[in-house]
Amino acid sequence: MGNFPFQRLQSELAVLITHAKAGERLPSEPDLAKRLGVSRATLREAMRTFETQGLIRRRQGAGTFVVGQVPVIESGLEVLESLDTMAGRMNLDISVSELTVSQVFADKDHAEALGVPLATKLTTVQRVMRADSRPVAHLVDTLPDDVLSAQQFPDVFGGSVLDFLLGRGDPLTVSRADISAIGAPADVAKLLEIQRGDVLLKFTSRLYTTSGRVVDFSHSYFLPGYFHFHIVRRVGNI
Amino acid sequence: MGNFPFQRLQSELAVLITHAKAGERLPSEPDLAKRLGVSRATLREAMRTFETQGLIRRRQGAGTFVVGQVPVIESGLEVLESLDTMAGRMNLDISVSELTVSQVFADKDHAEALGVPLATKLTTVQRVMRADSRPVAHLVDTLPDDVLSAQQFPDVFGGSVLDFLLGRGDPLTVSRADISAIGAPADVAKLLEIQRGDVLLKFTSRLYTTSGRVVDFSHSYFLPGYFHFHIVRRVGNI
DNA sequence: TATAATCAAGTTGTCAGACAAATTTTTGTT
DNA sequence: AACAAAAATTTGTCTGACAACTTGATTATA
Repeated sequence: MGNFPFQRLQSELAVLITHAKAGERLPSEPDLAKRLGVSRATLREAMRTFETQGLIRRRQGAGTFVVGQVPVIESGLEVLESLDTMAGRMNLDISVSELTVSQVFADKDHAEALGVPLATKLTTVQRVMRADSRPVAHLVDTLPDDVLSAQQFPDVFGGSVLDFLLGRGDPLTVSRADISAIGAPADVAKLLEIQRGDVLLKFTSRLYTTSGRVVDFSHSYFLPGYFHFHIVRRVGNI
Repeated sequence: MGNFPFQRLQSELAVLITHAKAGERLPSEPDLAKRLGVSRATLREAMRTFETQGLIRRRQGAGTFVVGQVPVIESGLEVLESLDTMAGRMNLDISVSELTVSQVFADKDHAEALGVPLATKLTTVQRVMRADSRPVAHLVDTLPDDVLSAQQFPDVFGGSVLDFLLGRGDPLTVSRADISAIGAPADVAKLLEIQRGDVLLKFTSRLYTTSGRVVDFSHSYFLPGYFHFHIVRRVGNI
């Protein structure tokens, strides 16, 4: 699955770049291409992806330089991954509780978000994620019934709708997340064992397929302090 | 400033992609290259940037397809821009008040964040951003004195430290922002004319130069509802 | 007729080599 | 030592080619 030369190239370059000091110059393109066994054109395409991510900077006539100290490559919000995966990297022991799968019918908000008619049959998956038995997040996913029906819900559920859809081979591409902060509503507060009005970080996300269809509309509530969400922002004019 | 053919190409492609329906196929690479007046190699480099951003998907032998409905290209957090610029796009009339520039000495947090010794001379720039005369954000930037000193502080200040540094030609590259939610501390609450403990969205950012130096460590507090921060997250395995 | 195999055209992936443009280093001259 | 010119280096772009893959039409076969 995937383009062998390009992907290998990309990870080899990633190693090279992350192991370089800030401001260090990379070998010239002809050198690198020969050393990595690809043509300069292919190398340049891979380089362009790192430039897009703001990790390197190229100057005609001078060379290619590593932009400093973005310590962990792509461990931020740029890449969509499940809390499971995230927690794994943070050495957190995470578990799922209060799992509820139910069938509902689309209200105005959900119909609009999912691009379906009002009162369309939907499936909601609610659960509380716990770290060391303390609630740290409440996740509510809503999917069209033909994407995931309450009946066909998997017997073993790791807690991640994303992982389930990916494992099934769904052609997912991107998720668009709106980031906000809110005071905990009563129901969420109860689930997270906090006071109503306590501060929560909230993501409202739409998950898209290749064809542009929204297959998952979700509200995620996070207790501040347990997760560190960060993002690398590129300065506009480079 | 920049690479003429490539940048022009990129914005022309952006128009093409954002105006295409979800799942639509783009013209073939030879066609596009001829139409846009560049070689296929250059075109492919530009395409790769959009692929990196998850906006298009390419399938060997089949074609290049637009991934659906990421309505506004790059208006999210991926690109660092000032609130001014942001507000401009949202047709918000924004103004600055309570502007305070002061000289301080680095405490432990700031020394660590900026990578300078303890008690180094620093400059802090605080201000409140208002939309329609209502406070909507409180920004606190801290910079080493040699980057920006209180003395040389510009007479006319638009409210954006970023815009100032960029206008001066500083080689900025990326900013790393940590995203969290907090209850308003007393001092921030007073400035934003809200109650202590009211919910705020907070960004803690480090702004890097080409050489990897941190030139700005900032805390930004946003009143929920006035700004819509969003981010496009790419599914990991594509 | 229905189904399977084959073929042809089109498209992306990669390559080699070349030259232009910008920068850096070296060399020559005063 | 200081400055100017030339050479070498490096990224930016172009051209043309072929390989690998997908898709749809065509042909052969049961």
